[in-house]
Amino acid sequence: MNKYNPAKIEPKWQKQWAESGIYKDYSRDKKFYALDMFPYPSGAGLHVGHPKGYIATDVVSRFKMLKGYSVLHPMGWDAFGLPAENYAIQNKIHPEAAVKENIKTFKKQLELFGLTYDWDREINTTDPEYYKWTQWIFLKMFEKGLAYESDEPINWCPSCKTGLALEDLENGLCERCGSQVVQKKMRQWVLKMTEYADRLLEDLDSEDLDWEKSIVDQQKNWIGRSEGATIKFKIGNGKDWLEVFTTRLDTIFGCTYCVVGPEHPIIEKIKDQIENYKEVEKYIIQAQNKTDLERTDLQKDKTGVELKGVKVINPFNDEELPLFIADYVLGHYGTGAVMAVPAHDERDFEFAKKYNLPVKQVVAPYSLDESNPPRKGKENTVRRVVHVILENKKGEVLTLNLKGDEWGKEKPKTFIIGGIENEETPEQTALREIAEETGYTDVEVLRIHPIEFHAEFFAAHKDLNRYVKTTGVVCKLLSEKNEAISQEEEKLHDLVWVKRDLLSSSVTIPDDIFLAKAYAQNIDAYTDSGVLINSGKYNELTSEKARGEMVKWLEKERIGGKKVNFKMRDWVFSRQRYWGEPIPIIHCEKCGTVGVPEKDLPVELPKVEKYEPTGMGEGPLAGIKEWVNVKCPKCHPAGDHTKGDGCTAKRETNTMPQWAGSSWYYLRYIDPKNAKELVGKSEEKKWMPVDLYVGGAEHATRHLLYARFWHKFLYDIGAVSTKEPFKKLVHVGLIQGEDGRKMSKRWGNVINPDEVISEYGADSVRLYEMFMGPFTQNIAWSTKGVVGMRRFLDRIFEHLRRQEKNGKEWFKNWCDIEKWKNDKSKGNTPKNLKIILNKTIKKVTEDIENFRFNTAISQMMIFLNGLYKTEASQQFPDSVELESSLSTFIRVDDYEKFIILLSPFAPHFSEELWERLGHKTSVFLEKWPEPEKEYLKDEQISLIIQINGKVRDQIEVTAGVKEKDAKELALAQDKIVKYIDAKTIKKVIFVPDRLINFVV
RNA sequence: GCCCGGGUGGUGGAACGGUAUACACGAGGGACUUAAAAUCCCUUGGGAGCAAUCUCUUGUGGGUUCGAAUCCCACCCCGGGCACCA
Repeated sequence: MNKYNPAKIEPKWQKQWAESGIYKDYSRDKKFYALDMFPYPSGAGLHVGHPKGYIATDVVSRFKMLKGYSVLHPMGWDAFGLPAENYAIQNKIHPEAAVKENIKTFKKQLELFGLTYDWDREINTTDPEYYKWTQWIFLKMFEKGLAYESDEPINWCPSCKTGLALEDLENGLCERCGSQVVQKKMRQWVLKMTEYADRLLEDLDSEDLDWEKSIVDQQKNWIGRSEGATIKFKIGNGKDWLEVFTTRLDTIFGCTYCVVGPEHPIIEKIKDQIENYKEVEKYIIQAQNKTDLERTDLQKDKTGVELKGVKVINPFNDEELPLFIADYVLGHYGTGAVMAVPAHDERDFEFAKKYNLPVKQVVAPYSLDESNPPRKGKENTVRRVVHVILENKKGEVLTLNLKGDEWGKEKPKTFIIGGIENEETPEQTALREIAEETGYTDVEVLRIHPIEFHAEFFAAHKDLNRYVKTTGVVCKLLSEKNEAISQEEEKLHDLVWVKRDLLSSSVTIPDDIFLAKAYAQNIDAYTDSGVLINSGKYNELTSEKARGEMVKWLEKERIGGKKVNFKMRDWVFSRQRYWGEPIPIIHCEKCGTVGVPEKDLPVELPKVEKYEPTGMGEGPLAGIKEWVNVKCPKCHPAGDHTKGDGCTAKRETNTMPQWAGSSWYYLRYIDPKNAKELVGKSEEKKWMPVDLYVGGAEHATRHLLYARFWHKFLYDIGAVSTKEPFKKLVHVGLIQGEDGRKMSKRWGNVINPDEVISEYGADSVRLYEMFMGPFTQNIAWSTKGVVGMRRFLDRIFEHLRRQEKNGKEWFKNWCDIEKWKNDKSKGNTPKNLKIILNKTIKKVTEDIENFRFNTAISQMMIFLNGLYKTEASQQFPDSVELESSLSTFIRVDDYEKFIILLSPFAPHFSEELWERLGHKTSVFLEKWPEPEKEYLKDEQISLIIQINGKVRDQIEVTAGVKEKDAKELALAQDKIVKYIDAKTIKKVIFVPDRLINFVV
């Protein structure tokens, strides 16, 4: 009965907080909007991982309240979408009923944690009063031309029987059910997200955003902006042009062929000129039948067919080039056609190798940066060592084939030399001679451009201190003059490749090697920038400069120009399913596509018996005749367009995707009951932007992109006042099962929060989830860890209880805050404790602000340990002898500061202690303590004494000790005397209050 | 392949370029107890030594520095994202 009993304490405070509405003081000057990604109320309920983010925002919310902010901390439900519907179908209940049921469970579970949610602002995306505004936003987009119908092929999930957005795929599979997605042509609603691509990208770097780098990078990557140019190639002598997109205009002189994707319209256009049209047609059909996965499988060889009889002309040098059709070129990106430069593009290189097409190098590498001049006469760089030939002093030869990491006593027979010219070049001749000289019987010349080069280096013994430890011998690189080369020179030298390749090989080089020769082959395309060669008048320009000049020329000739492309695509916005917001559109025979008038919103989702997907292009809603058939609002502008005679019109039967409702929900919390506007102007101004947003990283390229897109649109139409919705974004690290796997029913490793809470209390769980490690990191759950947190709380409780029990009368005096306040000179918290306390205040404050909850908690533990240690030295007095005995005990107002520090993490517990300390009001109405500067520094510090940077001793000195005194003290230490001995001190480094280092 | 993170005791993890291993878990020993649980105290990176003490240690190899887990270069491994985006 003397123990801390959370089961008794926690529900009591939860009830009290709910009734008093203590979190809902929205009248303070400073505001803080803390937002959690609202959950999808699934049937499985919560596991202990879900609330981690909620606890963090709750800690910050309570902290901000104590700091004097009005805090908006709402919660709601994202309940539309496939999982809810699939769950409903599986369990044979209506989605609406299922959602209702699940929300109840979720809410009950969440309430156990004692979170500061204002449930008066609870929202639910499936509530018609909510989705009225989702539909309203869609209508506005429709009005502005941002929502349009399209017949482009889209990703179709045959199992979920619906179209999907690019963002809904995982490795080409349906993100929900894992089915293979197929391309299907069908009518779809699409949102023109690409129109916002530039702004979505730019604002990621704006000051309105304080996001984690990883999420920003992911989004940038997804948006995928690339700057390049379009070039028009003339097709044969005809009138047709082929337009290609490239980011590497500087490599245009290396273009040896062009490729179009199988979908490209040009094929139909120049059909007559294609001599092997049948073959081409066959290839197109084959490509269409491939799934996306097959097509993008990189392991697979590239395939393609040459369009015989068709040539395209490179406008820069008037070369006639062959044209191919190949499915490694994507129809939807750029212009759906590319200029192929095998020497400088890996894909083109691979294709060229397969079809034996010429490879022409036009960019020579320069080292590292532009300030290094290109190396004259060395256009063809060494890239990878293929063979190494080693000789020892006895003239014995070892050969090493680095491709296979094998040693042989004999020289390899074949040596490959590449080149595209028909005649052997002088370089190749030289190389051939070297190869033959070293014993190759078969020297093969391939029509692959990259050329081997030879490099020599001496291998010496272990006294030479650089390189190749892994291979068991120490080699030193020498220049042509047999002088050791510096690291800087080495960077300019081909040998750097030799060295690296040798280092990364796993073979052991014998010790007695005297001479080594390495033969390297450039086996890849060179894809970096460099200096132009073989490029006519553009020779010797850097890639960057050449691109500029070339674009200018293209523009002048009117055959191309600058072009920016994005990987991101428009948002496929319709789903052929039941459980989603109806798209508020009416198709009229006469007027075409008409938006539902605002006054008729919401278009309610009709209640139906059958909501299974049909698998056809229409949603299940199409089957509900009385809902689908309406009057056109344009033909019947005056009255109720759902009644009366006139033209025939039908409602749109597709619904919105699950991401629709979550794209703006944070705005509705601000003004949840507003029937006139999506959010009231003044309320919006008061609360936006969201100051802190916490949620899973899996939303980086979906929800967070969609929400930013919608927000920018709302900004453009004047509905919101900020450009960005979320100021600070932190992603929450997963809590894995105790086995280290993802928590899931499948693995049977799910930990239910209800059970853990009933065993150890909500505060223990809160503390543990914040303590387990860095917030953003994935960490496995350990119930043992919760036990540790409970012990921490128990110890605090025990400390107070012991004093209540033992102290009796004098404790009451001691607890009399007024008394101590009136007589400050009686302050008696021992100084060492005072210092720990103030350090703790400082650290906890900073750590909460920086999401370092784990170290905040460990600091509080350090404080508690200090408290125990200090007080343990003093027995509780039997008689009332305050003056002497109190000197080792903490003063109440100091102790209370600690309770306030603890309160955001363990609110129920702290509130209980607060009451026991005699307070009648909540701890959350207190002020967050400020550290007292004079107690932030230790009086005595231990000064580290180092000799040559190694710790040799430490001495206790008073803080702020001068260098001169420290030096004298240090040199007086026996150990130091011993170490320094007869040596002379060359230098002394003194870091105040930390260390003194003697260099001898 | 490309882009982000990471790699520190038996475990989760601490450490403005300045005592590596804070805090917690686990383990071992002790106290209390008839006993167990709970609680409290002590020990706990490796190696050597009776000991004082010495010595090694932050994925690997180099470098910069009086001094590196931390900064630079190269490599290896793990996690996440993207993936034929020209």
